[in-house]
Amino acid sequence: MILSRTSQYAIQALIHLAMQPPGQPVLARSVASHLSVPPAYLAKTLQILTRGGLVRSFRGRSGGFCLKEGAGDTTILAIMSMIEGPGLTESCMLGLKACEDSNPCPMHRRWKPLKERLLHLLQDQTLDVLAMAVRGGKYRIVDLPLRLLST
Amino acid sequence: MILSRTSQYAIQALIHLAMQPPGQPVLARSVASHLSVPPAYLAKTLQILTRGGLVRSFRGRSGGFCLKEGAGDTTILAIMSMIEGPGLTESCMLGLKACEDSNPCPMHRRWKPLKERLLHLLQDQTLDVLAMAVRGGKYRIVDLPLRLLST
DNA sequence: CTAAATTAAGATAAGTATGTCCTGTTAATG
DNA sequence: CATTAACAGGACATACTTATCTTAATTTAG
Repeated sequence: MILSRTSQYAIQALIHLAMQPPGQPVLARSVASHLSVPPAYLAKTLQILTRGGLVRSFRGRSGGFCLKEGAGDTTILAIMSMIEGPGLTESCMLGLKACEDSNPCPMHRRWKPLKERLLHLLQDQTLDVLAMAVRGGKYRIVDLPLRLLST
Repeated sequence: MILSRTSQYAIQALIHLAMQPPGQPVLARSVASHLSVPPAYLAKTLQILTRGGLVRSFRGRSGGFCLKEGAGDTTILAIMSMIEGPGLTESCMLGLKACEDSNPCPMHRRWKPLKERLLHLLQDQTLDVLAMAVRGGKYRIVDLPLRLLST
């Protein structure tokens, strides 16, 4: 609901890449099977992330994808914007274009602070932070425990 | 983003109906023009609300739509569920089906309390509350001030 | 150099949300 | 009773998201 499915795939894939030892490209197909998402579609999504500069791709035999150097700082919000475009920051719950403090919809006063918290959260969580959490073993980016997944 | 466009239309229409003097059915066409939304599409949405029991429809000449008696208690969350189905209550930000306290995704701990606040907000705001706010004149359900709209 | 493996990119398909149109049914009015 | 005006419902159209497939370009390995 907050994030489109494509954004969710993208974030999961990026966290997965962020968890890999550097210099070891991972196949699109391999990422997809770890995450249990459609391989061909994930490949497209990885292309977007590559064009967006978050990922480096290597073509040809023994190719694959790596998180780009320095991309660990990327926030969830930035990824969302790359996939879905901006717009979250200026969203009225009732869909009014002109909803603002001086011309509010009836949900504005209650929604605004919550929206700001949400934005802070999305700007707070970076790939490094999330990858670290998953590395720690207490959090997952797949529904099943990793040990049950086929390589 | 949180609400689908259809849900937004529905809520705007319901607030509009809640602001009307009782016993005076309003034409679908009239609601649509007040809200500046597609008339034929809004008519469909009003049908859903009628089947869902939030609205009473009157057919034939001098027909139209009224908010059903007692429907002023309806929450935004209930309207959302009627239009989009449930699902918000069980949403993982990364899209994991099995994300829960004992099997969390790396955003779970930060997202959960925010999601609960959001749910409370959506359960807090009823049609009566919102209609009252708009009646007061400080809040709007349309982008432009009402006096600039054609009847 | 050739073959194999991989990403890039475009075309296409399927599904869902949004939007329009037409016909049937219902009710008020003269 | 006939006409008119409105909702109900289904069919259809459009746009966007999600997903798949095929071909070209690229790189490695032999």
